[in-house]
Amino acid sequence: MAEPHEVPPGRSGEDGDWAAGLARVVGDRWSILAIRAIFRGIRRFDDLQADLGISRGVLTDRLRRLMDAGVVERVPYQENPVRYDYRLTPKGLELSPMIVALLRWGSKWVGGTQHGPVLVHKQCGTELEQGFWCRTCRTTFGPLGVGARHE
Amino acid sequence: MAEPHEVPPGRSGEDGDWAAGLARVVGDRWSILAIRAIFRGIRRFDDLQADLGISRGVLTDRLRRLMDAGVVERVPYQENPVRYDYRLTPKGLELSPMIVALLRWGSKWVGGTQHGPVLVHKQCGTELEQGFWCRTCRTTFGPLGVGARHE
DNA sequence: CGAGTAAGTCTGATTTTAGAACTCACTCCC
DNA sequence: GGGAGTGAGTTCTAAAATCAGACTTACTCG
Repeated sequence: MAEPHEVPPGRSGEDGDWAAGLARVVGDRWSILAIRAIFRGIRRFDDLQADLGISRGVLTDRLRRLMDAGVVERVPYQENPVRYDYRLTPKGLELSPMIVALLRWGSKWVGGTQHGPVLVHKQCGTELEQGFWCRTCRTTFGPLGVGARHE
Repeated sequence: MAEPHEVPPGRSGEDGDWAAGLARVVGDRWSILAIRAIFRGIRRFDDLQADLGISRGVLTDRLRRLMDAGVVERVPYQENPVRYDYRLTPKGLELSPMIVALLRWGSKWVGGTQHGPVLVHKQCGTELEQGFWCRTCRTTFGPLGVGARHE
């Protein structure tokens, strides 16, 4: 196994706030799972609770945090009493590469041979590939081609 | 904001083990951060501890879990007393699309204007793009082009 | 010998989490 | 109009995870 890219030391310094921000979103067992569920089209509190098998209190808290983080939003679909749909904001939707990467990794490495939905290109049904792309070289490449630069 | 793809209901069913497997890796505040640190080339216990600002006990535990999960491995770099380097296994290295996605998302949405290392194509230094690729259509596409199929 | 280094372990105090039951504000059906 | 049902929470207690920091072990170096 080759070296991953060497990032010039780049002390994590005031990386703390960044990490804290991310922690809101990926820092616990449920948040990503919740995002994934919403991403899959599950939109209501009770459905989320049932699908995830999470306790109601924790779900309430997680959704609130995700809303605070601007990743999820809640839109009323009826008044009297008010009932909500949870959806991803643009910011949340942009997490999809991460979720997709996770899903693909999970289906490759976790949980036996058979598994889960295969992600495909909607237009043609071909299983999608995910990779890095360089617009200068007009080429795709894998993890080992990744480097870093400080700005 | 458009609908994300609708995955045919696809009950999460015995999704539990899958989730449990993933939870080992992304299910807490520290694991991804630790993987990212190792990915960046930080290899030793004390360095990881200092870089992450994590308590030693938790780091011990997280590294052990990641090793159990087969994502990280420990290779002695000296005997007497034995001292270790932590590294990503192939399985761990394949998490990089996920980490990269997260990093990119983080630098776009979290923590102000200025931020962090920019990820680039090592060969030419161009900032990389990450996307989905369809080998049939020979085209790249974004989150909204993603669908799902059950096998 | 004394100081330093690396990789942990141990400890008690704090913080989170989980789970189940309960509340509130309605609607639907006979 | 009374009972059952639904959706979205809140409240409670117990159990688990986290923290910072001191301590341990096994060396090496000057």
